[in-house]
Amino acid sequence: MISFYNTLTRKVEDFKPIEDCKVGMYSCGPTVYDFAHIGNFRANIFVDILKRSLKYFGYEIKHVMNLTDVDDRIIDISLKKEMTIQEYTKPYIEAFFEDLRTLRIQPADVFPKATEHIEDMINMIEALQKNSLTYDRSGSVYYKISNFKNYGELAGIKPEDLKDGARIDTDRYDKDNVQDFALWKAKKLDGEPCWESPFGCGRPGWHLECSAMSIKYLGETFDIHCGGEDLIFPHHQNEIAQSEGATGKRFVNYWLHCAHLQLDGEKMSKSLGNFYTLRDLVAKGYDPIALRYTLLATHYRSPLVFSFETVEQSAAAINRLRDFRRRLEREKPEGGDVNKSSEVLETADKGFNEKLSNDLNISGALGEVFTFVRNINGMLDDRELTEQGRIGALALLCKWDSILDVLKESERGAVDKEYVEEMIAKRIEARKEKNWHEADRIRNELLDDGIILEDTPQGTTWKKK
RNA sequence: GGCGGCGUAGCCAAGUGGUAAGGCAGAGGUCUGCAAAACCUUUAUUCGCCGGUUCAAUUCCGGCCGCCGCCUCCA
Repeated sequence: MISFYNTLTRKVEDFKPIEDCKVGMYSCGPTVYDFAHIGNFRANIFVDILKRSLKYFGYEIKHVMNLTDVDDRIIDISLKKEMTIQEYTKPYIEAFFEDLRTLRIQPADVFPKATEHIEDMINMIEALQKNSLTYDRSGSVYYKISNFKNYGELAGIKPEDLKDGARIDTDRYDKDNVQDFALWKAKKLDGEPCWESPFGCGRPGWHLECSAMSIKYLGETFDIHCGGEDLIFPHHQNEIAQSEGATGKRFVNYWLHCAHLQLDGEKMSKSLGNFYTLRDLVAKGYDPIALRYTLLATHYRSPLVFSFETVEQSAAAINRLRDFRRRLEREKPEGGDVNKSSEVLETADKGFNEKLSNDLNISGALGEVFTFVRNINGMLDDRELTEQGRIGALALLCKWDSILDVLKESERGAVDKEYVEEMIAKRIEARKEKNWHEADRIRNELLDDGIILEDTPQGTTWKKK
C-alpha cells in the first residue's frame, strides 16, 4: 500500500484510487513565456518520481499537464514583439519538451493548451453563474469567494485572516474584494488576443484553465493533483472553488505539493532573478542526469538548496551505480552461497519497496540501493554470489532504475569504439611484454580522450569519463 | 499581522520514544606492474539552543534563536 502526504488533510494517508489500479492525475504545467528553470524542474522531477512509483507498484496512470499559453506576460511581450501569442510561445513549448527529454521526465499523456479550451472554460463560468458564485464588472467576470463554503481550506487559511498586513493588491482589474479572482478578463488593449463569449470579448483567468481542462480529461472527481507548494494558495484553492462550485462534487482526493529549490538563501524564481536553466548547466559541462539525481534524491517535501557541489556529488553517486551494473554484466560467477544470495536480494527488494511506498521516501530507498551495492560487491569479491544471484541483482537494479532512470549514460560526445578496442589490444600486447611504460602511455592517451580503462580479472574494460 | 515548513558529521541526506541509514569528500589497509573499480577499517557519545514529560528524547510538549515559503504572478 502506497501512502502520500495530503495537503488537504495535512496527514500521510493510504492511497486509494477511485478506480482500482487506475490513477488520474493532473499537474500544473509551465507558462510558456520563457525557458523553464531548474526550480521548475524540481516539481517536474517530483511528478515524474510520483508517476513512475505508481507504475512501479502496478497502477495505470493517466497524467494531464496543462500548457499556459495565454496570460498577461505572454500578451505584453508578444504585443511588443508584434507576434501572435502562438508564434511567441511555440519555441518555449518546444524547449520545454526538449528539457523534459533531457532530464528523462516522462511526458504527460495529454498536454492541453489553454488557448484550445476556451469553450470549456466559458461553460464552466456559466455553471458558476448559475450557482451564484460570480459577478460582472465592465465585461469581466469575477469569482465571489465569500459565496463558496470552506474557501481557504486547502491552505488552512481563513479568508478574514488574509486582510491583516496582506501585501498590496496589484491586480489591474476592479473587484469587490481583493481576494476575489478573475474568471474572465475583458479585453483592455488594441491588438490583444481575445475570444468571443456571452460575457463579451476577452480571455480566461489563469486559475480557470486547470479546473476546466482537468475535469475535461480526468472527470469531475479524480485522484491526484500536484505541483509546487507555491501553488497551494491561491491557485489550487481557486481551482477547488471553481471546480466544486461548478459541479457540486469533490474535485480531487489527494493534493501533493513539493517544496522549493533554493538558491542564495531564497526560492529560485524568475521574478527574483536567482535561477539557472537546464541549458545553463549543460553549457557549464554538467551532466543533466546528475541534475536529475540531485533533484530526486532529496525528499520532495524538504527544501533543497541548490549547489554545483551537490550536482558533482550526484554524478559520483551515479558513477558508483553504473560501475556496479557494468561489473554485474561482466562477471560470470561460479558456485556461491545460494541462501545468502537470495536473502540479500529479498531484503533489498523489500526494503526499497517499503521506503518508497512511504510517501515516496526516495532518500531512504536510495540508502537501500547503496547498501545492496556494497553487499553484492563484497559477495562478488568473496565469490559468494551465485550466477542466479547475479542475474537477480541485475534485474533488481534495472527495476529500481525504472524509477530513478540514471543508469543509461547521457548522449554526449560520440566515441570511436573501434579505435578504443584497437588501443586496448595494443596495450594488452605491451602488458604481456611487461612494457609498463607503453601500457601507461596508451592508458593516458585514452584518458585524454575521456576514456577510462580498467583492468579486471575478466580483461580490460573501458568507460567514458 | 495570519498560516505553514526547515535546522542531523567537512558537504548532501534518511530516520526512530530505546540509544544515529546511505551518498560524496578525507585518512589507513587489502587487491593491482602501477592505476581504476571493489572490499575492509576509520570520520556525529551526538541530532540549532534552553527547559519539561518519561525508566529512556534527536524523536513528544513549551520557550528561544536562525533560515525558508505562502497570504501578489510563481513549480
